[in-house]
Amino acid sequence: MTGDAAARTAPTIEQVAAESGVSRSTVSRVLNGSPKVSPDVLEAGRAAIDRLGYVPNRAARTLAARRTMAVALVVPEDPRRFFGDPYFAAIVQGISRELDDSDYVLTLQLVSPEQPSEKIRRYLLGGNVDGALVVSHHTGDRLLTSMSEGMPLVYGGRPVDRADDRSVYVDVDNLAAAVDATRYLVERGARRIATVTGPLDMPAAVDRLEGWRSVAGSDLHADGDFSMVGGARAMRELLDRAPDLDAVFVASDLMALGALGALKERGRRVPEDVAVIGFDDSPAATGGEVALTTVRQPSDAVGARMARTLLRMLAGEQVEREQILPTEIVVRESA
Amino acid sequence: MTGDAAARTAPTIEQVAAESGVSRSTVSRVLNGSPKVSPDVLEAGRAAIDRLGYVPNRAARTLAARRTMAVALVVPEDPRRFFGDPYFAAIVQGISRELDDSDYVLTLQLVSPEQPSEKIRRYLLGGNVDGALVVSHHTGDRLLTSMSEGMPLVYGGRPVDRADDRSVYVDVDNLAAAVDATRYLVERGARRIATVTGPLDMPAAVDRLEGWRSVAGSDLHADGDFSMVGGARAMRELLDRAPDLDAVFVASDLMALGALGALKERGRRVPEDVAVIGFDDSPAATGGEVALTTVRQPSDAVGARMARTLLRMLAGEQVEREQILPTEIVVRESA
DNA sequence: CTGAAAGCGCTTACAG
DNA sequence: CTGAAAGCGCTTACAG
Repeated sequence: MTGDAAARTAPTIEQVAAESGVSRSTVSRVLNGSPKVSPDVLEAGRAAIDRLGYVPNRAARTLAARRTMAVALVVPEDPRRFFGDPYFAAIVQGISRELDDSDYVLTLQLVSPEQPSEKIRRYLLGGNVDGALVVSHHTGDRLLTSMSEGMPLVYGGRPVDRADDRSVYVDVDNLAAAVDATRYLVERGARRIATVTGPLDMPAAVDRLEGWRSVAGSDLHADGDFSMVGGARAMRELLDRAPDLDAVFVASDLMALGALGALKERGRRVPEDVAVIGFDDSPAATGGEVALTTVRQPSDAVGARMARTLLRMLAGEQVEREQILPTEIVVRESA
Repeated sequence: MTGDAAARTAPTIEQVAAESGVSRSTVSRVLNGSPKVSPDVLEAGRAAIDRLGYVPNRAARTLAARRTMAVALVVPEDPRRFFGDPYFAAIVQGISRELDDSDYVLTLQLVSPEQPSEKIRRYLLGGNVDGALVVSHHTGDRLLTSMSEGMPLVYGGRPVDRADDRSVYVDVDNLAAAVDATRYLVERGARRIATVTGPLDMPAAVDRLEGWRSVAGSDLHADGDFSMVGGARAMRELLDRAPDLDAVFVASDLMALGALGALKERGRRVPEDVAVIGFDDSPAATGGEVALTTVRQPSDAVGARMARTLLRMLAGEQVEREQILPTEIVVRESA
């Protein structure tokens, strides 16, 4: 079949040139949208390209032009967490959206956080991509940090190492957001405010804990692991430790959903007995029986901003080293 | 700084050759582990490579060797669903695990299911990857199907089009598994068995519904959208329609978790009043208050098998067109 | 506006 | 076992 043969030996620019009767250089110009191509030649070139179903070979292009038109999304994170967390989904969505309007393609590099391997280093330095987006709640990852000299890198979330003053990143102010959330609970009349945290090896979890602590001034916190089940477990633990608690700041909506279940089990009414405020404003916030009052963070905008920032770096433009996007409290039923 | 300069102009094979005092050809042989290299030359080459921190340029390599050593993971799926579904997490984990032992890298291509764009076609046909893994519950995606002539492709899940007898895929026998699950409920004494399904544009959801129907012989089903919230909603609907139902086959553990919540709301005891069997044996199965009896499917093994199959195709080996992995019922508390 | 030519950084027959 | 040379399929000064 023709289809088969065509697939086996993809047409080259040389063949397009022959087919259209112009030079290889000119076909290349047509391909790259050069302005200095006369209308009729442009037309002839395009026609030949269509007729042959020509797709430029990216390796050749990359080698000659010295850029790949590809960016990597590096995720030094356990796949289970990466996929389970709506935060990542929103980030990736934002990144994809922004990149779709560009000529760049996205490449995924799941790397285990324990051993961010030589493989990823080779991949990034081996000229596969022009730049990289790194999303991870966890590690600063020395390997990657050491590479930001080698290529444009944009992080999602602040660096683990607060002394790092070179990394470019996009984030929200988790500490301030937690302060706001906890104050909101205070204003609503709460006296004994607990918190369910994320894993404390993640900057976002730490910052939210700090914010809560600065207002609540208590030590009533439990780790909910950023999962629904963990949220329920942590809530039960908190109720055991402090049966009189009357409010809780839960550091993610998913955990808050679990917490609501635990509160119900224990016969606590929300918000009458215990006020609950979540974090994210993800779909989970409105998925339960009680609509969550929560802190909205624009995760998709974070992703989009990361991508846009990288594109600007690649275009040689100046960018801000840290970009903090706003959060806001969304009042619903739970507090 | 030296580091900066080095980063700016990555060393080429030419420089390694100069540094080690052997020819470019020989350095290439060292790089590619050719057996016909004398020990001392091998040593000299390696030393020079280390000293210079040399990483081969992939584009040049790809162009010359005519293969990329990269495979694409194509996901014609909404990011929200892709990230929310533990099934995908397990699949990707299996794929990564298998690929980690090979020299191939993974590239992610999230494509919108509605318009699987020209972009992805160009990407795949433009010589970016040697083959592709396609995971999606949904569409057969004509675009991709039409490309399986052009490059090795392995699907996760059976093709939507049952008449498709060319696609290579790995799956479980969803229909048989649903039959087993429903029979199990019958054997346990259930008389009126409902089911909560996934979205019926997905083959896995359709097959599980069919399997259930063939045993239950009823029409008591509701769409739970493969989400926890949807599972709860569907369960409530079923209870409204058939207050006397005494068992339910829920087509995913996540939905089953939602169903358990709804049953509790309505004061039904599990398994005494209503027996519940889930599907997946994902972490969700043991995350709730009542441990789920469920159908275990080895999703990570599906992913690993997909990757292994693709690697074999790339190595020119013969592979089976369809590989069906076994499922089994895991008995816990809910049924 | 267009073409001939050099060059991107590798691999791989080919000859030795 | 090793090297010189051709070639992979493009882009891009350069000259016209």
